[in-house]
Amino acid sequence: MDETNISDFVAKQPTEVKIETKDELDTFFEEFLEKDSLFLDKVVLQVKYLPEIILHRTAQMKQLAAILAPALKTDKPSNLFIYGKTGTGKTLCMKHTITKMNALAESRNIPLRIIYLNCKLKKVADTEYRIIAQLAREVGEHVPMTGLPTDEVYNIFLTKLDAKKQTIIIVLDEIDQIVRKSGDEILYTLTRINSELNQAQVAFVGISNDVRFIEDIDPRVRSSLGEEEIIFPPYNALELKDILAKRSILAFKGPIIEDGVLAKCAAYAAREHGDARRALDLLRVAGEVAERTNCEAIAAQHIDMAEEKIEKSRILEIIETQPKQSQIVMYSILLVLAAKKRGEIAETGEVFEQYKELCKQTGNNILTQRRISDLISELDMLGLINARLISKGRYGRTREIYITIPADMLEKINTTLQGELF
DNA sequence: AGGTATTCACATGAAACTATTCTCTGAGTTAGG
DNA sequence: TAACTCAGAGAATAGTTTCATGTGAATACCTGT
Repeated sequence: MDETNISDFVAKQPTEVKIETKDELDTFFEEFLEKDSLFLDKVVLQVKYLPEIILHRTAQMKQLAAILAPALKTDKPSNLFIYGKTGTGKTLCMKHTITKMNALAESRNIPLRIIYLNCKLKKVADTEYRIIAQLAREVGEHVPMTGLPTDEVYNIFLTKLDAKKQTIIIVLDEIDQIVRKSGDEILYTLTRINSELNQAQVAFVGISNDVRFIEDIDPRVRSSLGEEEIIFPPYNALELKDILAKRSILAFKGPIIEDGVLAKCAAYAAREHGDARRALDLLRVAGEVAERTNCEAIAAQHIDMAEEKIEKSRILEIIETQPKQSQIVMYSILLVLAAKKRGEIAETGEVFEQYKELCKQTGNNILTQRRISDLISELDMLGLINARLISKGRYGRTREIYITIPADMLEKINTTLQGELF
């Protein structure tokens, strides 16, 4: 759905080549070696690639630089909040700025550190403790992953920070994730950090996908954290096309992209809130598909195929990585729906009954309906199912559950789940 | 007919509990001097 | 005596359970006409 790296997953998929005999295998490899790759440098199309020039984000870059620049003169810059949907270049611009500023600080010997933390990273920075621990590690203190009280780690961090006169900018990417998970206490703790420091000073940059996020945090935090804000609007189709064009020059060997392909790719991605990452993924997978089918150029049809492929592997990957209980619930939903006619929906109660049955069969323990309710909403969030809350008046309230996964895909999901469960 | 009250089948929230993972500590044990 | 082992104790976290409360609208039940 969001940051899970679909790109890598798609790349790992085996090639769809049927190999019957050893001779064919030999020739296949030989042909493979002889065949020229369409790609010059695939990395350019991946998320982690940091381009030298960031297109269509000049205004934001200027703002960002203007706000953070005082740090270079050892003043405390304003705290900053950055909003924007996924794939609008927030992280990219931020990282770019960080690299530049850190380099400058190093060469001029300015006591400035910028620490970047992605709060979404599991096991690294997704709870209050982990964030503070990670910060402490960034400034060079060893702290255990667990075993210490949170405020002790906080004190360790604080002492180390204050040891010398310096400016620290802490960038918290996807800050809305922790707040949703463990409340806004961390933010409060962090914002009052300055009042406990004598020598050092700290500024914060929060990056969030969710614009409404700021509305439901503690007002005290809101005012101190949101001194400045920058908004990253989605790219429109034209801008996306520019970006794709620029990167495809570096990524592919020669002009192998047919007319209109980039436009189509951009249009697809623009349709989904202008996500540049998606556009790049699409182009890369399209390239892979074209290569695999021995095409010399990337045509519009490859984009369609790429989209389908990305979607398929995304769904399968999500399902495979779900915890067991979640898988059981998913399978129950599929079973309930399979027992019905097309177009009909399942309800929470039915799914729960089926779920209990399934647990007995597979020897798993049965969770409460309360929990199943949550699991169902989680599956909904993941986009595996659609669940709509409806009231049937006298006959209660429930979730209408249905799926939008195409039928040919369903087959595969079923077997996957069966394999996982039995 | 129009208005109010019920009622169903869950949803949603908060708090408490459980199992697991990890560290640190200090008692007891061991091996070498 | 120093080094080592190993069982607590304390802490964080994910995943659940328990208990309590909320909810939207189709029906049932009134009410006065």
